[in-house]
Amino acid sequence: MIRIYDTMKKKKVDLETVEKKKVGIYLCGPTVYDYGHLGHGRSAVCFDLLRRYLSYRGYEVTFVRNWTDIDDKTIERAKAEHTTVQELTERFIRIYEEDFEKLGILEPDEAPKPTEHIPGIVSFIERLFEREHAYLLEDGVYYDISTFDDYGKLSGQRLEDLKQGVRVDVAEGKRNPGDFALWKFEKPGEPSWPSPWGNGRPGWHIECSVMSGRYLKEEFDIHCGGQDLIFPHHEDEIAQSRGAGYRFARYWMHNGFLNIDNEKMSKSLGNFFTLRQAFELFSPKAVRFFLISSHYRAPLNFSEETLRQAEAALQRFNDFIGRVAEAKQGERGGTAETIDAGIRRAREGFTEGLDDDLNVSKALAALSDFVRDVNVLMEKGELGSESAGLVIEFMKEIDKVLGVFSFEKKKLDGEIEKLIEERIFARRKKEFARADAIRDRLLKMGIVLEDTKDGTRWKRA
RNA sequence: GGCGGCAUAGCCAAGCGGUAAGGCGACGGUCUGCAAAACCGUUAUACGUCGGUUCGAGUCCGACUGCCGCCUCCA
Repeated sequence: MIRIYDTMKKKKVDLETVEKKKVGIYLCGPTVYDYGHLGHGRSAVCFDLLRRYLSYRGYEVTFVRNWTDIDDKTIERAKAEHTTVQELTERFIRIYEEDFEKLGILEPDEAPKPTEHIPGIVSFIERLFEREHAYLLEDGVYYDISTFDDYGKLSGQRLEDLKQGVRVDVAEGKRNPGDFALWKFEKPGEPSWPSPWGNGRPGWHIECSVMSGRYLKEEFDIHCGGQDLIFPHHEDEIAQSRGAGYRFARYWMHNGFLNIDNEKMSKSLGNFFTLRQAFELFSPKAVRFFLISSHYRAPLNFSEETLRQAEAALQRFNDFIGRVAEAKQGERGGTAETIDAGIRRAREGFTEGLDDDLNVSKALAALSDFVRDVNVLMEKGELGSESAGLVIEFMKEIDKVLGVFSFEKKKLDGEIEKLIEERIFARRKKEFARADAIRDRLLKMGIVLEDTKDGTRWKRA
């Protein structure tokens, strides 16, 4: 049984999907007006892990992640850059897609944008009018949160408390300070679409209610996003969708923040590292491993040190895979039975960990034990090629979920190959000074050599 | 002010009432021409502090302290 932490219930619950062995997931994606930073990467990676894991466990997954392409930010930025909102958002969507691909994030089944769902948004608001949740003001259409009994349930906010917390100027005539815009009337120079109430654009929250309903079922399984979206965004989505008479999401999952110096990484604090900056310092797979290797709900502190640790830990797995791959090529016999039990145990530990609300630490501990055991076998020369093949298959199986390992070794270019051979020759003649010089030279070229009893092995630094 | 989260070794981190997983780093060892990798060993009488419950508590309860987040756009 897979257990997940449900923000609504504030505890771990058994995952019971609407339809057996099928799961519909909606993830609130980024607003596309600027480069994505590691925090966006974390959210995307966390729920990519969820999606991959559920699919590994036999679920047929429908995964929807939106791009928010119309809001104050995109409008402002487009203005500042003297371009259109559409040009700007399309440009950044492409950038996000590239970055996400590097992070090993699988493409969503649907990646909807609110600007392409205006008719659906308009009819959704009409429905809210019919059900007397919406009202009209001078600058837009608003949702009356006092008409929805469960308002505040997700975030644990009470209506009365919210009144005190209000720090923004509220529009004239709002019935409750927490009422939010469903539709904002046109301002000069801003993109707008027609509606029964006047030209304008959708409010922020409405897009997710509409698009999740469009691409998933009326009641779907898991709604995900960053913790900062719990209030007001997700609270408001619930109010809209339930208000409109839909059952909406069964479970709510939220990822913790990526911190830098123990503070939330965010655009407004200006303390962010873009994904691209991170990729200049570390390989995308190392970044993914870093983002994955700590529990998704816990805060994760970014620093060069923590990234380096992740890189080293990943290196150990990749070195392992490289060595096993060589053993697979070898002639060594032996039965595969010996390794079967180990693989089974590792798989059990791995799934037991991830079943428990994606406890990656537990899963990786099982994998670490497995790696050590197989290393011991190899050390003793007891890993047959058939067994090695099974180990590789198992690591590939695991990697369908983790998406971090490297199985392909890129070919060496001729010059490097020649240097390696030259060094082997020098070592045979016991010309160690020359051999060491060549090794240093190769190291500077990014090639690390390891002399083993079976010969010299190379890998990339 | 309201709501919520977190505090475990040098660092990251699991643990969910039965006597401290795993990883990174460091040190010692085996192996090696030397390294590297791998393996073995060492690295928390102790889980923010103080009380309480219990035969027994990082693990439950209370108080306190310190961090962080949400309450406003935000993954």
